[in-house]
Amino acid sequence: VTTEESTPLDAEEQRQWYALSYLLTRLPAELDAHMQRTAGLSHFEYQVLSGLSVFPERTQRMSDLARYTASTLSRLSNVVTRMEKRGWTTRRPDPTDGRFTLVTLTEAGAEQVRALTPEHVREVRRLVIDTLTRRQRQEMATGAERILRAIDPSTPSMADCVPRTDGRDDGAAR
Amino acid sequence: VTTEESTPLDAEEQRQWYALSYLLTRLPAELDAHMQRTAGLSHFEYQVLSGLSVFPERTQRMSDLARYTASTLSRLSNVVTRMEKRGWTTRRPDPTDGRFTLVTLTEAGAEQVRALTPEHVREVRRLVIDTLTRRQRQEMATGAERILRAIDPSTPSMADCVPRTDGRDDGAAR
DNA sequence: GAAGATTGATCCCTCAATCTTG
DNA sequence: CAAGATTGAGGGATCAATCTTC
Repeated sequence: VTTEESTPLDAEEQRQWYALSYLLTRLPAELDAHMQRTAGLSHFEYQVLSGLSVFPERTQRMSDLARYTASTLSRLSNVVTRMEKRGWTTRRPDPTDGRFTLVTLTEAGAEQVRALTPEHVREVRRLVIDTLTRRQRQEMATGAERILRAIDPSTPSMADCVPRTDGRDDGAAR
Repeated sequence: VTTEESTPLDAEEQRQWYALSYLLTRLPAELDAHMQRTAGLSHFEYQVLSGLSVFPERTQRMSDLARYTASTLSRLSNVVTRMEKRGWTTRRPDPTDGRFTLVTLTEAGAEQVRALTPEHVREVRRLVIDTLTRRQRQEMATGAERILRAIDPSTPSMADCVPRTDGRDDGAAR
């Protein structure tokens, strides 16, 4: 490591960063492979379907859904196009403002989510939830939020991010 | 969120999982975009170069390097081919066992790593290291190791994962 | 003109053969 | 025939235009 204006990581910091960095590669790969094997879907596709299913009317604007899934509009647009062909989503312009596009999860799409969710939750439990103590989960969630806020200061607290399915509180862009 | 044989996540677990899941998407995207902007390289390509630089003789077997970078042989082989064309790596069969392939970082490759590392470390500090307290980093690293071991029980402790560079320490951070 | 959304070109990753060595 | 490594085909992601609506 050469020096310039950034202090190199010491041995401890390096170990910590390495552990996290390794997780960043392995866990998504594992979730994706599992979803691929059990459902023939990418993990991201599942996230889109599952995300839509929790919103009122199972409907959301493309741009809000992109934020919610930590994705880009371009990537999302491609995925939604594919899912439309499978009959799981429909698209229409937002009647209140034609610049927005509303995506809706069809009944067939909702059925798909219902079929896939139990197995996915089981996997998340096995790898993450049941592997950590409650306190460890809290620590990791807090740390994650801090890092996310370093990436983007406008990141909302996760407390606001699990959308209410009652009433209509779609205010939950994440 | 239907039930079958897996218990659905409660609200708290869901928030915690959501925070981690969001991090899994955003942080790699950020590191990759940053490396792309500042160096025209993917974060993974940097990891490969940087990984090689810490091994004795700047040399490692393909299969070991694949494990070290949490990658697959196929993906690594493609990347190494690209980097060979840029003059940053060379390949040759392992003289002690012809089934293995040894990759070596050239001097030009090492120079590239030295040029890129300070800026990368600065970014890792900004997003992760300096954002968390020492205790938080420890908690996250421990949690990460636990999850990694749930994915693959043979995952070694991170204490073993920062290679000893006996003799020459150009100790890269990754 | 700005923001949402889509499309197309390019690049890279994944997966399934395939080849080689011991 | 096991395991390491490579290649080619197909699919998906990224980025830079482009189009539309307000």
